[in-house]
Amino acid sequence: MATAPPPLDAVELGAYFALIEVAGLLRHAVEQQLREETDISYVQFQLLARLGLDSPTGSERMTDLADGVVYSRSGLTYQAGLLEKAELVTRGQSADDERGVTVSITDAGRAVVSRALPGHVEVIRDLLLQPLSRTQVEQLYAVLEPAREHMRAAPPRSARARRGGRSSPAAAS
Amino acid sequence: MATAPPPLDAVELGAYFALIEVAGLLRHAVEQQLREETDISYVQFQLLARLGLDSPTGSERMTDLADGVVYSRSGLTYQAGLLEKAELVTRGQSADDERGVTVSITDAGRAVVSRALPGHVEVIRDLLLQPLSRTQVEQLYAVLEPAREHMRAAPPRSARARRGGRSSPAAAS
DNA sequence: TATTGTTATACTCTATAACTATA
DNA sequence: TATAGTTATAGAGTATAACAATA
Repeated sequence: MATAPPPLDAVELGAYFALIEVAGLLRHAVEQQLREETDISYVQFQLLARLGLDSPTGSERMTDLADGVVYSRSGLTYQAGLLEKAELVTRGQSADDERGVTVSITDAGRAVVSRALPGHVEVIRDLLLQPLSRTQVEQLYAVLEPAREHMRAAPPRSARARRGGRSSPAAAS
Repeated sequence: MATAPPPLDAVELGAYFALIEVAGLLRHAVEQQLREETDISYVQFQLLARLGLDSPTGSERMTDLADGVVYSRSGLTYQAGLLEKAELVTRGQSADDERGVTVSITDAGRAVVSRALPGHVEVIRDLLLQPLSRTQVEQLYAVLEPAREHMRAAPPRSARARRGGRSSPAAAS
């Protein structure tokens, strides 16, 4: 072990703890809303929203679907299986890559998203956005965006058997 | 249902999604670090950190301990039970309130926190703080702090049998 | 009667590793 | 050999509701 890393100062620590707590409370509130108004979990909503709102075609490859939502491949398979059983998505072979699986949102899936969205938005507004000025919302986005990019790029230190992570075979105990 | 709420604009939506994703990735990374270097989970670390770092006495009442960390009382009882079994905390009757339970961190508990902290800090620095300027870290804190205060105050819309919440017994199917 | 905390139960989710099939 | 995805298994965590004891 090298020299002890310098501790975080009050602002750094405060930003970190506030981030974790705010995101946790927000997510918890949205989960509750989803439980009351729909039959899907937060993760499932995220996956459906990616397919239904982000993707122009309503379809995405399994691997591409996982980013930032599910942290293991088996977890994604599990969630996709639940969504398929509920007939909110379909799974089919990818066109170009025989190994690939393409997930597509169904009309029923879109309907669920549409039904959940108003309440979802309301929670976010009430809980997160309401006490913030427009400038603060913009700052929040401007600060978190580079952090997100950085985190997506950087493998979590211990590059496990994750996706493309096999950069430097050094390190690791 | 009233009129549909106006959808969120790109910045609001971006701030929300970035918040959830950044916090999720960060938490996931820290959980992994804790799993590799210690025997406690993230929630347990948070509880120990509150007792060992925040509280001047190293003790706190069960109810006060839960804020922003655990979202149900039974969840806290469960976690406190695990920590007690591992001899990282002790539980005893509160002095003033016979119903209360006071949780105190032990020397072993403090040792675990000390052991986990360097790696924990390193993850936060590498993953969250590194790509941000000092100003951005300050902005992040300045924006999230009022959001946290607001969320702590506001019951999650559907005031369940939570703490003081039993306002309107209407609604509910 | 309200609040503090615990217990029991059932369920969801996750991680790990082994496995198949294609590139 | 590496990658895409699935499966099986096992474990951790959570919510719910019923309960006991004190305020």
